[in-house]
Amino acid sequence: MTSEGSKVQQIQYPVTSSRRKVLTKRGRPGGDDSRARILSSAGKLFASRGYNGVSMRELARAAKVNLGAISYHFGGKRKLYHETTMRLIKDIGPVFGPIISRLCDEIKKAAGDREALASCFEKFLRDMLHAVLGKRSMRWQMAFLLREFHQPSREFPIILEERISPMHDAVGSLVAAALCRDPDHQSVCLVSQALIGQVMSFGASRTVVCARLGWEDYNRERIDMIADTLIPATLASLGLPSRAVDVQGTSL
Amino acid sequence: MTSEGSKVQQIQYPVTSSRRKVLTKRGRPGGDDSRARILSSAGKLFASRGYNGVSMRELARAAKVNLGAISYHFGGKRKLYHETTMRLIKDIGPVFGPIISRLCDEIKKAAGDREALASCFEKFLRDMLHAVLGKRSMRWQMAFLLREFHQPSREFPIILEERISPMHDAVGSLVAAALCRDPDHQSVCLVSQALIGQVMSFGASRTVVCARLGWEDYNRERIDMIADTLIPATLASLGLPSRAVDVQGTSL
DNA sequence: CTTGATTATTCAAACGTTTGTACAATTTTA
DNA sequence: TAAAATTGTACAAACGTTTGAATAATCAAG
Repeated sequence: MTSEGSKVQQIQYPVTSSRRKVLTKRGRPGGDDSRARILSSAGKLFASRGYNGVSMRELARAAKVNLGAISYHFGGKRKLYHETTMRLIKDIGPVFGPIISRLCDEIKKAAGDREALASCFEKFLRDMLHAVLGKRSMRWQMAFLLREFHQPSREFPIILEERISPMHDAVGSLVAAALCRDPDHQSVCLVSQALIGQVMSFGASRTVVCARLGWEDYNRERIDMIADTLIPATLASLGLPSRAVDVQGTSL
Repeated sequence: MTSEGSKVQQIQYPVTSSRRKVLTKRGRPGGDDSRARILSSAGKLFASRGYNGVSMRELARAAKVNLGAISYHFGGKRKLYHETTMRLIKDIGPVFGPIISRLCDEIKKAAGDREALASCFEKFLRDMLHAVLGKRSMRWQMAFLLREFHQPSREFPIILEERISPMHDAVGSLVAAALCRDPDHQSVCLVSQALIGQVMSFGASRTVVCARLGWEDYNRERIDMIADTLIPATLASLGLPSRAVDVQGTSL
């Protein structure tokens, strides 16, 4: 209730979005370290249990900081969530960025050559699967993303614009090239969604997939197995030529 | 606790799982009606905001019952969630059941005829898309399912066994027939997951898809459009013959 | 057809706990 | 000493749950 009691003194919380002056390093140890620990714990906890499923005390315990430290560094739970989202966007940039730009580059170079198109799509799909399913550091990020997909918060539009749309656009231009259609055509958008959704679904349904295959979790070989299964299928669905993969004969 | 004070009188809460005697209708107005209203509101609210995101007061307000009535009828929030899950399983049975059994029937009848196989898969996929994306009555059920996928609760195993596995098995037998492989082969399971994931992803990413296509929401024609786009692609990915169907639907 | 006891349901008011936030006091470093 | 960071405590609000009284439908007895 804004608490304007007798005491006029007002604690000035650091503006969360402003970059702190890195030159002056004073105060108790921890400092940026505490801040980073909080951010890291918040990511994992929010990802796995959602905003309402995590309390600040739990958060403080996980990050091994005092309860008050969270509000000190971030200005409240909601703002911590915002900062977590921002860090997520920064974190997945270096992962998705190169994959996307390589895809775009190779599409240009392919210039209609369907063999080349198939080859660059194959690389793209395999990279994506490893990035989304494999990297342990990406584990909570993917869970966070999936949660935002299905229950968009205030910061969803930012994620959409910064990370989802570029991915969709890149896949869209590939699909358009493969199907020889206008990139803005609805069917191109729908097929792109289907392709991306396929990959994401292996992340979202990790529990189900592992349960049905008797796996404990994904690992490098298993993700390659998923890729080897998915690549011929998706190439066929785009009408692109499929190199005979040694695992199984493709269709027929 | 357990409150055995001076008063011996003990309120006998109805055992939630026991079927109530429908013949006797006693008490103040409401009765079964209140119970149903609570269950219905709980489904929608839990689906959209999750267990922790919904308070009992909010639930009571939505269902237009007194706060205490929820604990009276269900014995607590957690048990209400359990009952909601059970109702969900009952509710989606009549939707998925026929689709699954028709698919299994037609696979048997097809007996290796790839044209017939393609035809029954086409029907299956279109039915699924309409069921998952279209039916307004299924809206919260799908959201609930997706949430359980991505953040499994105590009742997830029940959902898995009762509703997910049968669906996977059915799709698996179709994929096995299309690819001429053993139904238990890993690749069959993976392709099945990809197919189901594709459909589910259009539910999970409803926000994204609609945002990118400028749609307000899905409707009958748009779902048919999705089906018309997905069917040729997935038929090709399974190596099944695709009747040349451009934009025109195959709706009867 | 009236009774009076019985039962099922509703309701308002608490219960004790946990929540997010606020803040003064304290400790640490420049 | 001054700034930065940490700590412990306090608090109002909201949480899930419990309770006892009030109410309405039902049934057995007269």
